Amino acid sequence: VSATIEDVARRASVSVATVSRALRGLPNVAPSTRDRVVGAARELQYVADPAASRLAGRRALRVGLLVPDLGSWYHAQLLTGVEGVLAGGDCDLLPFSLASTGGIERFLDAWPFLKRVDGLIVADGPIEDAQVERVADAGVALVTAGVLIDETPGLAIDNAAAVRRAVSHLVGLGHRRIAWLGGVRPAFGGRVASELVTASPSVGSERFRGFLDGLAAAGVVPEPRLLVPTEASFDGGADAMHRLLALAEPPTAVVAHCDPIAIGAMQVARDAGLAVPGGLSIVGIDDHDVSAHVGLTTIAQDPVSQGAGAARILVDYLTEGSAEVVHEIAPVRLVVRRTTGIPSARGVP
Amino acid sequence: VSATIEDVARRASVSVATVSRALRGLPNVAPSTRDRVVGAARELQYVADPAASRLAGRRALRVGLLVPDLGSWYHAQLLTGVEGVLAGGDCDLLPFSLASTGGIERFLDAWPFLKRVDGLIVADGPIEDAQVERVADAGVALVTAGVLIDETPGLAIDNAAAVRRAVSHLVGLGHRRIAWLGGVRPAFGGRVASELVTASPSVGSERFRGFLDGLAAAGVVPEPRLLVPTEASFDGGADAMHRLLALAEPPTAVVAHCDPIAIGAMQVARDAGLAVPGGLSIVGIDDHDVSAHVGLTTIAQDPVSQGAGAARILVDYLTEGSAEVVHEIAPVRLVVRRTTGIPSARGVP
DNA sequence: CTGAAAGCGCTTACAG
DNA sequence: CTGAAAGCGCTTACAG
Repeated sequence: VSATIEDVARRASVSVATVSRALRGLPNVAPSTRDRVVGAARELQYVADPAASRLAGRRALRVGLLVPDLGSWYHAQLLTGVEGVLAGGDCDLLPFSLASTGGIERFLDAWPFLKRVDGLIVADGPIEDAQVERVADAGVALVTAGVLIDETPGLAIDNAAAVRRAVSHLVGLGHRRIAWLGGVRPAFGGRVASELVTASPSVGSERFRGFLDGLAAAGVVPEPRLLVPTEASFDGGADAMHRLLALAEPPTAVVAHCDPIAIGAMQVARDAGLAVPGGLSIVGIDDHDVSAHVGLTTIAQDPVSQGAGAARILVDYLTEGSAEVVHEIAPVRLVVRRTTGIPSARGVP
Repeated sequence: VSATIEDVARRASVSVATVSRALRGLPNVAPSTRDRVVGAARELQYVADPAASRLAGRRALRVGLLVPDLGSWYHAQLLTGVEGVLAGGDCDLLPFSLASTGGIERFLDAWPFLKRVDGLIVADGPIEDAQVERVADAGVALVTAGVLIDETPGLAIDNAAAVRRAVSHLVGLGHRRIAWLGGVRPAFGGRVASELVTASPSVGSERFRGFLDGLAAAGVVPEPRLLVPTEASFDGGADAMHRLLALAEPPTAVVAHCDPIAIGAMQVARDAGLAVPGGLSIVGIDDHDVSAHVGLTTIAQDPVSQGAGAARILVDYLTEGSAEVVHEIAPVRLVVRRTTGIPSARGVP
C-alpha cells in the first residue's frame, strides 16, 4: 500500500542501510547521497513504518500519561502541555485515566501496556514506593507531575507552600476560623497530621499539610469540624459547603484544594444568603479559566506549562539517559480578586 | 528483557504458531493445549510485543483523536469518553490538538502519522471534502464527532435544533431582540446565511444556522450587530458581551454557542449593572460542570457519551469493516435555571 | 562512505 | 489440531 524502504533504496540506487542512515540524519553518509535519498523518499511520500522501526530498533517510542481523570480541568491542561511537547516527534503519547482503569494498582497490573512503553508521567499521586519499583523493574522511566517523590524525577508546584500562602492571606485579613475543603482522609480522627506524614505524598496530602502548617504558623489550632473531605469538583465543593453551613459555628473563611471546589462552595454560600466575601471569604488554587470571571481569589498555577515541563524532563531522560533525578518547582502566585475580605464580626468567636 | 513467544513455546512444548493462536483465542487449538499455553504465558508474564504484532499482522492498532483544543471542556470530555471505550483494548489512542499542529491541513500534511493509523476521530470540523478524501486515500477510517458530514460516519447532537430550542425558549418568554455569541465568520456582511451554506459543516456554522432558523420561525429578522463572533471560551464570552453592552440598543437576551461563552458574558453583564435575567436573559449550550453552580439555563448535552459513541462507531467499523455510514444523533435537553426570564420593558424597541 | 546479512518478535498461509 | 517456514519493514553490527 505505501512505499517501503526498499522502494526508496531502489529509486536512489543505494542500499536500504544507506536509506535508513540518510533519512535519520546519521553520520557517515555522503552529502550527495543523502540528497538523493531524501529526494527519492519525498517523491515516494515515504515514511518509515513505526512498527518496523520499533521492532528493529528495540524502542517502544511510546510514553504514557496517567491522570486521575482526563475530564478534569487540571488534568486536561496537563495533557495539553504534554501533547504540545510531543507533537511532531515520533514518540506516541498515550493518555490513561485512573477513572477507567480503576486505580493505579490495577493500572500497573495491566502489564501488557506497561511492558511496552518507554516512559510514564504520573499525575497527582499518591504512588507507593512499591509501585515506583514496579515501574522501574519494567524498565520504564517514571516522571511525576503535580507532586514530587524522592528519587523520582518530577515537576510540581510547592503544594504546601501554595496553601500556606492562601492561609496567610486570610490570616492577614484577620481570619482565624478557617475551613479546609479538600482531600482529607475520611477517618482522620485526632491523628490528622501523623497519618498524612506516613502516607505517600499526593497533591491532596501535601496541600492539606500546607493548610495545617499555615494555621500553626498563625498560632491557630485546627478544628476537626472545619476540615471537610471533598471530591475535587464543583459538585464536591457544593456538598462540602452544605456541611459547613450546617455547623453551629461556621467558619469565616475557607481554603479549597482547587478552584472548582471553591466555586461550588461559593455558590452554595451565596444561595444560602451568606455574602462572599462579606460573610465568608474563599480562596482556591488553580486559577481555572472561569475563576477570573467569578472573581475568585486564588493561588494561580499554570498546568499547561507544567505538562510541558514534565514531558521535557521525560524526553531528556529518554534521549540523554541522564541518571540525575531532577525536581522542578513550578511557580504560583496569589491572585486577589473579590472573594476575600476582612471577616465580619458575626463568625468570630 | 521480557519473555518472548519462543520462551512460552518452549515452556509449553508447542510451536510459536500454536502459542500465537492459543493466546489470541483463535480456533483450532485443543482445549488442553490452550490451557498449557495460557499457563506458561502467565508464569512468564508474557505479553506479545505490540510492535512485532503490528508488523507481522499488518495492522497499526492505533487510532487518533483530533480536536481543536485538548484543554477545552468539551474536548476533554470527549477524550474521556473515547479513552473509556479504548482502555484495556490493544488499540492505542493518540490525542492530537489542532492548537499545537496549526490547523487540519497542516495536520494532514503530517503523513508520517496519518499513514500509520487505522482510524481517526475528528471533532467539530470544519473538514473539507478534499480533506476527507485525503484521509480515505491513506486508508484511514474517519469518524466525526460533534458534527455530521455526508458519506462519513459520525456522532453529534443536532446542533441546529439545539439552538432553535434555545431560541424558542427565549421567544416563548417574550424576547425578540436576541443576540448570538458564537462562531460567526467575521466578514459576513449582508450575506450571513448564504456564506455559511457553502462552507463545510462545523459545529459553529450549524449552531449559527440554527440560530437564524430559530429567529425566522419566530418571524424575527436577524440584526447584524447582534451577531457577535466569539472564541469559544470564558474570555471570549466576556469580550463579546463588552461589545454588546456598547450598543445603543442592546439585546434583551443572548444565545451562546457554548456554556463558557455564556458564563463569561453573564459576569460582564452583571458587573456592568445589568441584572440577569432581569435585564438580560442568557442561554448556553453544554451543561458544563460549572453551569449548574452559576444557575445557567442551557441546552444540555453529554460529551463523554458522545466520545464513547464515536469510539464505538470507529471500533465497529474497524473490526467488522461494515461499509454502511452510520450517523448517530445524541440527545440534548433544555435545562431551565436562573438566567432566563421575561424581558424587561427597557430593552424592547 | 557504503552494502550484504542477520535479526527484532511476531502472524499467517501452507502442509500434514 | 499442530508445526516449519516465510515474511512483515525496518536497524545495526560487521566488512570492505
